[in-house]
Amino acid sequence: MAAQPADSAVSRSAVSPAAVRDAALTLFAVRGYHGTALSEVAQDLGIRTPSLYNHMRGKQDLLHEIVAETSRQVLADYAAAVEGVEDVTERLRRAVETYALRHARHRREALIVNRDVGSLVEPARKEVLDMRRTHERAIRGLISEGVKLGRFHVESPALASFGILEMCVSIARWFRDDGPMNAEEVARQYGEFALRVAGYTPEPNVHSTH
Amino acid sequence: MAAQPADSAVSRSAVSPAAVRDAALTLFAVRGYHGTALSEVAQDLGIRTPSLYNHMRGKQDLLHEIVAETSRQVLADYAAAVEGVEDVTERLRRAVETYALRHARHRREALIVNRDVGSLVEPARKEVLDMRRTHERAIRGLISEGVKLGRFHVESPALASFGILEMCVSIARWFRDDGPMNAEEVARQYGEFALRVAGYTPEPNVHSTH
DNA sequence: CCTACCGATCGGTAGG
DNA sequence: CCTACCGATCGGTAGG
Repeated sequence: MAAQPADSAVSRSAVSPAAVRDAALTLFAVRGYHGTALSEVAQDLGIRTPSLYNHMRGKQDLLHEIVAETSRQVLADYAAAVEGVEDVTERLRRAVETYALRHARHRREALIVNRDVGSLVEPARKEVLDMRRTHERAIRGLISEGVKLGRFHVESPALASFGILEMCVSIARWFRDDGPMNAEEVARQYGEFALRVAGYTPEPNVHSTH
Repeated sequence: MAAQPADSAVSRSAVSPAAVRDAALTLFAVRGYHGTALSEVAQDLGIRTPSLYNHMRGKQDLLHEIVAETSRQVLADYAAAVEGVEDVTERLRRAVETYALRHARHRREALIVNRDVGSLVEPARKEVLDMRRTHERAIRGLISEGVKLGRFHVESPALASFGILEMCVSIARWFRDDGPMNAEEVARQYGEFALRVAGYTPEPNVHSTH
């Protein structure tokens, strides 16, 4: 008789802001922001649409939180990756590895950021694009620095940084946790790809390797 | 007095199926398929929404035409690019150059294919994904062949082909016709990036270059 | 090419 | 957490 959640999609009714965000994350990643109805988010949580508003401010706000938080983390990842590392080659390698790793570990967020950032209303859109631009310029700066030092060889550091970053983004499109390669291994190889694109050539063999 | 088009968005009322597709192309590329209303397409053409149906079968069909036609052209481009070319390095370079070139010259189509292919209903979706998979496997095959011949050096041809192709796709995100680099120049450099990712090492210098 | 109109669904609010 | 309900808008059709 009691109107309990019965046999809902999530079974237990411990709906929280985090649970709403997680359900939205999955649906936005698959169908896109405009392709997802809040009624679908509610259904996945086993509640009615209006009840969502106890846990969020609105659909747009949900997107904003996902995209802004992810973008902040990308910048934090970068800072942590290059901190205390002097060599420009290693700085680039680590920066790319951490970026690649994030796209394997947080696929849904990555897909949403790249697909739906344009659906954010101002000023949120501009804020996020600024963070992304800051990150791209950091990578580009590493490449430029390496070129000046004679460690890298590219005609256009901008072209190389665009290419490297988008290569990493694509990981979110195909990576599977149960696939043949784990996230760390993928990240390592993409770090290597980045050095190749940057035209890294190992130092001439002054001391033979064996 | 006559109810002529007046001062509509396109001025002249020569609306045709191609004009509708072109207007949709622009809007889908900017706002996404689900983010675009047919009323916006009509407005850009200076007509009312129902009049669109004289030139198209429906919104979904519009997306299908755009995505399927583009995917067919990608395969045709590839075939033409490698035809008659024997050397595997040159085959990869040309295949990537033509793919990159398409993403600079047909930015709207590329953005829509990559963002909205998931919004196609079956069986259209599967057909398009099959074409894309065929293309990816062709690129992967070139890399594998080069590895066998000792011309390329990668741990995973699949990882390399994913990275190379997505790098090219990203061109559609930033390329501008009035930018500092023209499409051919961008394509040439991405062709070079592809060889680098594939671990291409030029033949040892048997005949010195000068 | 239009006006008039359809049922469906959208995000969101009122008020418990 | 719910039911009841809102105005707006969606893609699409009827019938000129």
